[in-house]
Amino acid sequence: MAPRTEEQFTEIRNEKIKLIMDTALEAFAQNGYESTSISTIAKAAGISKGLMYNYFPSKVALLQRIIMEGMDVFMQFLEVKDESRIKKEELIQFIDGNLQSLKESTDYYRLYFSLIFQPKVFHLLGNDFMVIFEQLVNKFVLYFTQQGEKNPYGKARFILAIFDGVGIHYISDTEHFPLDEVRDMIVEML
Amino acid sequence: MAPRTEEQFTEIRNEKIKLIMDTALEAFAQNGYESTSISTIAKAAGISKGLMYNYFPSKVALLQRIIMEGMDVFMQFLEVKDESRIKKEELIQFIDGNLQSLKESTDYYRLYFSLIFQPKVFHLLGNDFMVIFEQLVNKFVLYFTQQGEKNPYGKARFILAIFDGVGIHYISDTEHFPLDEVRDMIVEML
Amino acid sequence: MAPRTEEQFTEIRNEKIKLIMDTALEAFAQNGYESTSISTIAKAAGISKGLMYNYFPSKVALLQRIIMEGMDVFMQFLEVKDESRIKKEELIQFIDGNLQSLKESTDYYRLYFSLIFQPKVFHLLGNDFMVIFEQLVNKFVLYFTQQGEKNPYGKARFILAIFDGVGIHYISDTEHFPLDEVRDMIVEML
Amino acid sequence: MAPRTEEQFTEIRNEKIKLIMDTALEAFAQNGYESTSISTIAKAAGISKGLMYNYFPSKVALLQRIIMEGMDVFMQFLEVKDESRIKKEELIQFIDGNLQSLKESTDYYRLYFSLIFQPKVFHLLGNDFMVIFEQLVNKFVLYFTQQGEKNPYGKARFILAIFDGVGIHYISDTEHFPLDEVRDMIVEML
DNA sequence: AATGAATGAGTCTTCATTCAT
DNA sequence: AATGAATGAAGACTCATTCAT
Repeated sequence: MAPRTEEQFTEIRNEKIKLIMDTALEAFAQNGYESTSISTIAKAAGISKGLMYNYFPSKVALLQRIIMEGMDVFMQFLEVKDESRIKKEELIQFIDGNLQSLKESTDYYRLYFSLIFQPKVFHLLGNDFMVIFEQLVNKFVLYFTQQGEKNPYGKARFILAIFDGVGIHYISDTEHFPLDEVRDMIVEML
Repeated sequence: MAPRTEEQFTEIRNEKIKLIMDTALEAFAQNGYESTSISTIAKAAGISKGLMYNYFPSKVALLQRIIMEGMDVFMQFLEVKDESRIKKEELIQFIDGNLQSLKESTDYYRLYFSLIFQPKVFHLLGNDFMVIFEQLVNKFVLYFTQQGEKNPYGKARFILAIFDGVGIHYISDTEHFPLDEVRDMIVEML
Repeated sequence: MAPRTEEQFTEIRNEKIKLIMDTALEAFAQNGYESTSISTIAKAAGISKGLMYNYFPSKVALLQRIIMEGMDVFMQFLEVKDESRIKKEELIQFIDGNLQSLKESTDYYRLYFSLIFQPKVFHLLGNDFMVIFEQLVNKFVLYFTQQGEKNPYGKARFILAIFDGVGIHYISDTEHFPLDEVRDMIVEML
Repeated sequence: MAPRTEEQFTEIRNEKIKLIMDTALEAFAQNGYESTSISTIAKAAGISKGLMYNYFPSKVALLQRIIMEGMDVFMQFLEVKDESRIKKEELIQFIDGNLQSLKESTDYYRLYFSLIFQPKVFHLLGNDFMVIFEQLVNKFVLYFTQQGEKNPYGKARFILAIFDGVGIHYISDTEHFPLDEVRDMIVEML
């Protein structure tokens, strides 16, 4: 057989990396980061422990990578055409995009929420959250200012808090939580 | 010399139990339950590891006790005069009571939220949560029904989700989160 | 009430000591020496841990005392009228006495046997065993020499080995082991 | 470099397992199961504590494996050609085989005897002992029935008790116990 | 790229013993 | 004579990480 090309190797690497990350995400979400061992992940992914360390320098690095890539997806819904002017439709799109990914990536959100309350672990993830979060706040402040809201900052923070609240309730009780109806209630508040 | 009286022993016990629980709550809240070792707690409390086990049969039993005693406090705000008829003032009192204890017992809420997403740990806490939560939902459903809301269940779940959202945002960013203004916005929604 | 006399105090002490020893013997026999904690014994005896140390300087001292007092009882059956001449009846009495105490003090024998194979623990008990055992051997050697047995020492050791074998089988399977029939078989061998 | 082949791994594993089991057997026999720590075994075997758990899931599992593999050896001497007819030579072979392995595997027998009297530990070993023991009893009962003995069951139990008695006496005093002469005395009883 | 044997620090937990009262 | 709170060393076990192959 002809030797594999550089691209093929890269592809294999990327596939393995994705496999490991997906497996780890599920395990972390189900049992918690601390309670999930590298062994467990390796076994579930069908690879050896050693290979894990070939792709990720440490357990926490694996976690970081997972969280960060999830953030990137999240970021997509945040983009607006005109930075100085935000339209209601864009916010609605943002909301719907998020709720959609909430439905599709429950594990990710569960992991995310389970980490957010552990300052020590959370800190390891860097301050990317802060930056993103601030951008978000700013956008909503801008929007509510445009709308003539008397307390745009307060309302912005309120809406974002509502978002997370809805997220954790949906995750904790996926079966019963009336996500679609709640979505409409949020939209009404804009 | 005569041995200590039963009361003396009881007093010693109660003091130590309180000391341990307070210390543990803080540590659990700061670093997470899994990441906090018994050693750490003992050191912080200024006692030996062994003494912990004199008062709590296990690490998880300590956690349970902490959570459950916190729940008892929480339950107070849930009481209403007439179970079949809920007044707006009562709900507002409930909200204010909760926000107040949120301000005062930040550590407790942080711990509470950090556990909710760790199914394995959470399960150990029994289903008391479920029961309390259902009672809460029912109360809000009843209230919104009285108010003639068209979707009382949806609104009830929404409000409760908002509660938790506000809680986690306040905890995560105590300094900046405009809790009092947000409180008014919640009350407006009733 | 008049103050207790010296004798009364001594009596109380002796009763407590007996209580502790009986309780400990049962526990040691049932669960093994290592697996039985001082706490367990104290609780079972209805006294405090501290009091235990009032009567016995250590756990192993308690064990030693139990074993030694049991040995004293055992020694009784060993006495013969004329040290230079041993009668068959005396040996039979010895055998019957032992089998009788085997039936009555199963716990003691169980403990005894459980210790005999742990050189480290066994050593703590001193060499009293050795002394007693040698006396026993000598007596049987003498007897079999009188009987004109061609290998008195071998036979003596054999008989004593048989004793222990019967003991452990009886203890291990009290229900089914035909102790009385076996007793006759031993006597026949004399 | 290429990873080791599966055979290489298997070989390493088997060697280590044997090393651990041999070391553990000696330690258990000398100091008793409870009194022997995993640390001690690891140190004696020249490996780390962690490695033990790579091969044995628990301390008790290690014990079980040691006992069970010893049982397999023991079982060999139990086989007879014709299950319905047992010849004296076969019994003698059984006896000699056992006495031989008693001489060679003193540690194993010491461990075995030390466990028999610790109900809690013994229970963990399952009831394989019971099954084997019953088979043994049955064989001797059959033999003595063939011989026209008036009380075959009693005699069978007696002989087996003698076996254990001889075993423990030989183990407890290997130097002086006249095993070969005693062997002849047992054979005479058949 | 891949394996899993090996390590050792760290975890929860137990328990004999001490000691103030 | 009596209590049980307090200690600390030790035990079984886990697991992230390293490394020879």
